[in-house]
Amino acid sequence: MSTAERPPASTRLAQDLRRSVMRLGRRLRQMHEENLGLTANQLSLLGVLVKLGPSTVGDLAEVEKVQPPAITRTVKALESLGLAERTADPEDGRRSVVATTGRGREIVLADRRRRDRWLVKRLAELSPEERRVLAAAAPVLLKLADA
Amino acid sequence: MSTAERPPASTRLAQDLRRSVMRLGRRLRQMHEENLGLTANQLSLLGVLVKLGPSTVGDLAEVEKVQPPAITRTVKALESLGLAERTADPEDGRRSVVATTGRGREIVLADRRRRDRWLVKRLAELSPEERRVLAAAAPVLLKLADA
DNA sequence: GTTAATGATTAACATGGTTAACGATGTCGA
DNA sequence: TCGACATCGTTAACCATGTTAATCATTAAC
Repeated sequence: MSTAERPPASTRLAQDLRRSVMRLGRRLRQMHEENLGLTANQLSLLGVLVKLGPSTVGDLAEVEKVQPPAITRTVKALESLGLAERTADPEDGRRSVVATTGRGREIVLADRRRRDRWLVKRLAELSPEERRVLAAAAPVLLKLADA
Repeated sequence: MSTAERPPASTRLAQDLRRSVMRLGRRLRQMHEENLGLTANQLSLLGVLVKLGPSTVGDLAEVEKVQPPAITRTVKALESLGLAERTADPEDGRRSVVATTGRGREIVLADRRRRDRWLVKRLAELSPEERRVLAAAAPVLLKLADA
């Protein structure tokens, strides 16, 4: 009967969910970092660029929850690899607009496909019922994340 | 009919799951990094120590998927904060055994409680059916991660 | 038109990862 | 038993990436 010894069901669910999401997330992230000549950071920023389209340094900093100098540096690296380009905003000369090149976009998509392939394989090893459970859970997880 | 335009269901599930798990995982991790005087790294290593009990540097390196010098450095930091202790292994003088102090353990538990509180609150905002879905999904996610 | 605010960059520093080299300890076969 | 080799951890040197503070260029405001 003591709440100290046996936590309430709501805490229990929270704990299980945290453990499982953190662990699978870590696994997917490792997959991410495994290859390509890029660092995780560069790949992540490139992914944001593909998703949002051309963006200012400030926008990117906000999305990546990082200070602007960190973006400046990573963009430079991407530029020197020929994966991104920087141009002055014609409407406001203070702003720098960053965009992916065609090769940058290709790399992001290839990486995503690679990770999906890994996950597809793991999913194929589950039972149909387990897959149904996951399909139902995915939107709920998104809702949680965006809450 | 074209697989290029409409991906097969298995890929679709993989994509949805990747997106949702990555996003919620990121959110939980941010929660993690938000406070306490510790860096995410230090907190993570301290967490491993609480989970595994006293461990050698090599063990920790393997668990954290990192090279030994990285562990040495973080352990030094934890030591100087009074959260971990290092002693020579009496059975093998080459090995260093690392253990948490009482305060180290307290910090890990407090951090975990904090993250659980956040998640419990978010979970309370869901419907009973959604919570059932998540409860069913948690073990499947673990299975995936450990595959 | 001068002054203030804003966006980005540069500079200087901290943290945490890597590999290479080394020192101390343990193991094993001649 | 003792010399060669293997193993564990640390140190050193380097790289990537975050931070804050200072600066430059541009825009906005009075």
